[in-house]
Amino acid sequence: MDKATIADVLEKIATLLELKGENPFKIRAYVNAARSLETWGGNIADLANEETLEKIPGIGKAIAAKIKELVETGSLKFFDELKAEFPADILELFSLPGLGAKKIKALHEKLQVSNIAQLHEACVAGRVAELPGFGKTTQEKICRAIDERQKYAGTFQLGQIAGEAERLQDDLRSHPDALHVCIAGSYRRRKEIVRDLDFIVATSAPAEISALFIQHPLVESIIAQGPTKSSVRLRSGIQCDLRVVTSAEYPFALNYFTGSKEHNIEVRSRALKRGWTLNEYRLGETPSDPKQTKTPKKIPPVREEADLYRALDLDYIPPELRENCGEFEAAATGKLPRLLEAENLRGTFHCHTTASDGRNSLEEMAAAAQELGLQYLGIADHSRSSIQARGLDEARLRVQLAMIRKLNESFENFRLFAGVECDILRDGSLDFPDAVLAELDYVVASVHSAFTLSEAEMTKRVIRALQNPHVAMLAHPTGRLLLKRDRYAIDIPAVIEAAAETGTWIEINAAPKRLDLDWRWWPLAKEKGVKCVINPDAHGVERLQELWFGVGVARKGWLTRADVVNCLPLGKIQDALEEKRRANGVVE
DNA sequence: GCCGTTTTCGGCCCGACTGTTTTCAGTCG
Repeated sequence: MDKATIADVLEKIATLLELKGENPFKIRAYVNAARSLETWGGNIADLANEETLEKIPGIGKAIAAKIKELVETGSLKFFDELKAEFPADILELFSLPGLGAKKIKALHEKLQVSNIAQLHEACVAGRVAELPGFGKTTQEKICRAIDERQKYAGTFQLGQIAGEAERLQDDLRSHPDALHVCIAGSYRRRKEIVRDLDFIVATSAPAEISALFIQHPLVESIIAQGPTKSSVRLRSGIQCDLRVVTSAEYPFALNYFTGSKEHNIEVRSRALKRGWTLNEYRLGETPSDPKQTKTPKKIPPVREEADLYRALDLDYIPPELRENCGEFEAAATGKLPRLLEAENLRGTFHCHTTASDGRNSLEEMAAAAQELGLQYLGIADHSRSSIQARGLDEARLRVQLAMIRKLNESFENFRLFAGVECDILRDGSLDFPDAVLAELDYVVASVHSAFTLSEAEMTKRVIRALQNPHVAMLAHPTGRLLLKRDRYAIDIPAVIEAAAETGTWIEINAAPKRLDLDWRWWPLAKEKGVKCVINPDAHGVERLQELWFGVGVARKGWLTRADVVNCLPLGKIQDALEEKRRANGVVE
């Protein structure tokens, strides 16, 4: 039983208690406990220890006992009894926008609706509109939501919507009345999955900005429209909200809507401790409380976000770190890292060409990398076992190697490195013999087959590959495809440990569908001394730009320039590439 | 149900929009 499963049970308990009409603060306690558990970095084995559990913020005696029961017995009596009070699939109704616990309760009690199919029937028959508190409009809205549910699954990879987001932002910025424009929310925090986009605009002409927004050519439909807030759906299907504020309100709105929710709660609570109240518009004095003995601190002027953090005795916290995963402690003690910037990258290593399944030639990839300002580019086409990707055999690999050596003679201040993305076979051996790997500048190892091994087998398989002195880096360590395919079972802390011991780099695969290794693991990897390499896994020249998404992941993982090897300049990267082989005595 | 540099009791973030009513409840972020 893992953290995510337990957190999911706690969430479901909260939802079911809501349906029962329980005390809202009790409900929130379960939600908070679930959130807290998700971000907690401790040992899974400790989940059966009540004392350790109670040290996790938001988890007290009652919930700790429930988690313990769940871990030890695999089930929870309280949860089972609660579930038995409602139809099995009632929770799916919560996925429809506009429906919350109160409405679902009414639908269930008055119309015996207990799933989406029955709700659809009731709407078509016109019975929903007759309920008190409901009406024709609500009924139509529910019908529409059910229809759109298939089309808009509701979640998007960051890379799927970045183009639309940036275009809309550019167009808002070019309006003469827009003083400041920013996309806040999970987009600004560079979460790998986003549900919506939140635009914040400072302006003295709110009506003009709102009009530009809802009439924008990217807008497919208008969801809501008011003087300060509008919501639309863009062509991609993503919901997009606009908030218009004054210049004075802007830093507060930007901060509030950037989140995360957990981060905001802590920001607000720090304001409260200083006798202030913080909302999305201003920092103000708490209305005088007769019991209040101390006079609150004077409120300093806040003109930008950094001023707000300074007022709360914190260093400026970059948006990517705002997940309430330790950023407050670090910001209060001057220990926030100076995060990696996109401009720090000097090259990258995992790219494909037409030799395997890429769409551009060696020359074209090299030219595109130089245009991006990179000093070097590593070519790593697939190895022979990746039949589906036209993987290279030894002969074709040697032809490519010769071409790269020749091309390098034509470059000034730029270099191609000759590598291979070598399959890690089922037993952990590599797809080429060491003698072949030794001819290359470097080797990227990755899993492309037998995804269904047990966690123990998969972990052993990958660790064996890391122990090969020619393997410089491990690519996409979990094999996940976001919103499409789950990661395979693998013990990531064990892999990190092995990477540290063998001096193997771990990749952040920057392709938006992967973003693997996930940002949540990087603080651990960094602590163990594992170096990161950010690779686009580009199968075409335009995909080199996706390095930008990888930088976002690295920043979310608290990584600095020193943690990411491809920040090294051309003069130093070759040494770094050879280090592992040297340490193992396979090169001079 | 959780929590405490005011507190072991009495708080718990709070504002905008929609739809249904006629002053507000429900939902959302």
